[in-house]
Amino acid sequence: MVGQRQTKKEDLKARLIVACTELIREQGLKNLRARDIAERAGAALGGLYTVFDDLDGLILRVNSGTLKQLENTLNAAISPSAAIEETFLSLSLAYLRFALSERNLWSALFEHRMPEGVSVPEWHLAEHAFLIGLIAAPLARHMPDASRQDVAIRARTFFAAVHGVISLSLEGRFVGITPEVLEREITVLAGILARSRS
Amino acid sequence: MVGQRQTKKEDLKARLIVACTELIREQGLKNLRARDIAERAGAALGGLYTVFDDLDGLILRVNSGTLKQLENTLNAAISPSAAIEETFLSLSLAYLRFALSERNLWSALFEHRMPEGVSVPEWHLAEHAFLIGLIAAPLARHMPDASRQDVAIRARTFFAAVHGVISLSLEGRFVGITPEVLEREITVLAGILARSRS
DNA sequence: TTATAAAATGAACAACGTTCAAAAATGAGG
DNA sequence: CCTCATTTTTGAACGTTGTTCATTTTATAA
Repeated sequence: MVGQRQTKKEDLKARLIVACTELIREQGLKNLRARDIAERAGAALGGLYTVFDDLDGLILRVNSGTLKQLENTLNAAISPSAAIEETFLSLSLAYLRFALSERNLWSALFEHRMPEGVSVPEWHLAEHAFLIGLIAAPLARHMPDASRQDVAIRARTFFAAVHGVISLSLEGRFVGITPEVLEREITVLAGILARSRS
Repeated sequence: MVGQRQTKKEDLKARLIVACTELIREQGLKNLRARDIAERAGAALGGLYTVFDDLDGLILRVNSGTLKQLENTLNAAISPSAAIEETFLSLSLAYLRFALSERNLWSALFEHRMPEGVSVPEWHLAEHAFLIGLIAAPLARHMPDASRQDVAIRARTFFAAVHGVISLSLEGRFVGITPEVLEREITVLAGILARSRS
């Protein structure tokens, strides 16, 4: 008998992740409170700390879920045989639309900071790898003489470039631009990167 | 007689800005405490709130100073008559080096978030404009048929792209790359953007 | 059923940003 | 130079955080 103990604990964990995800989605990472999470999960405040080390641990799990969602969205947006221009464009626009439709969850991916000294755990860093992989696949055909690692680095650079444009826009720094113009700029940038030869 | 009153108040304000700047530089925005700022400025805790509405107001002033520093650095890095490739490369590398040498102050520029609802004041948004201007000047020569506004938007896109690469790297998301590789990637990206035609 | 171990609870704690009644400093009138 | 109304400075106190822990409740095995 595996027992009711573990079952309840896993259930609590799941409820906390759901509650935390919903609260971040609705109110953003900055307005997240441990007490709100516990209340929405139907648990006592202390219960959170029987399942996670601290709030950061819970947030990391929420971000894991968001990354998985993003992975599914991006995978659905491309076809493996497409030309690099089409793939970059599809990926960029799908990324933009994901960011727009899940703004707070997407923001949490990049706004969240670990406390002083402690760094993001390895298992969570690894969850970002698929982003690189999606770009590296078509890019490798464009860089036949480059090592696998160099392609990965360049893929990271291209992702970061597109991400930077979206991120700076949605953060509301500088003067804002309309979604239509943002989509146009992303389209232009994706084209420039796809056609680039260094 | 303008009085000792206003003088002391301005002095307090200046000391608070200096103290806050130093603390952010040394410990980062996340570890900033109102009590630490007041102590280092040689003031009482409450004094901070006689000069600024809240911590955010003070942080905005610190970020203003950082932006001015950045502006001076970037202006010194370029010559107005240079070709676009050279200008983009100089700007990008100067930006990278500024970010590396004043990491915490630079991070504070983009990590800082206003509280729920309130948005960054207009006067502070305007302080970012020089970044666009620096890029727009050489870019305009490359986009002779584009309107002034379209050039500004494209300049913003290019800045955001380079910023994204630097930002994602220094944040320590994904697996880290060495400063040398980062410099190489920035160089490549600056070249791609300078030679681009949409 | 009972005894032992585990888990859930929420009051309590420390640390934070912010406020405000009280104290100190300032400047004009005598 | 003294006086006292006004302004500024002060830091104790407040409300709200994340986190802990003694206590209570629950689950399991004998």
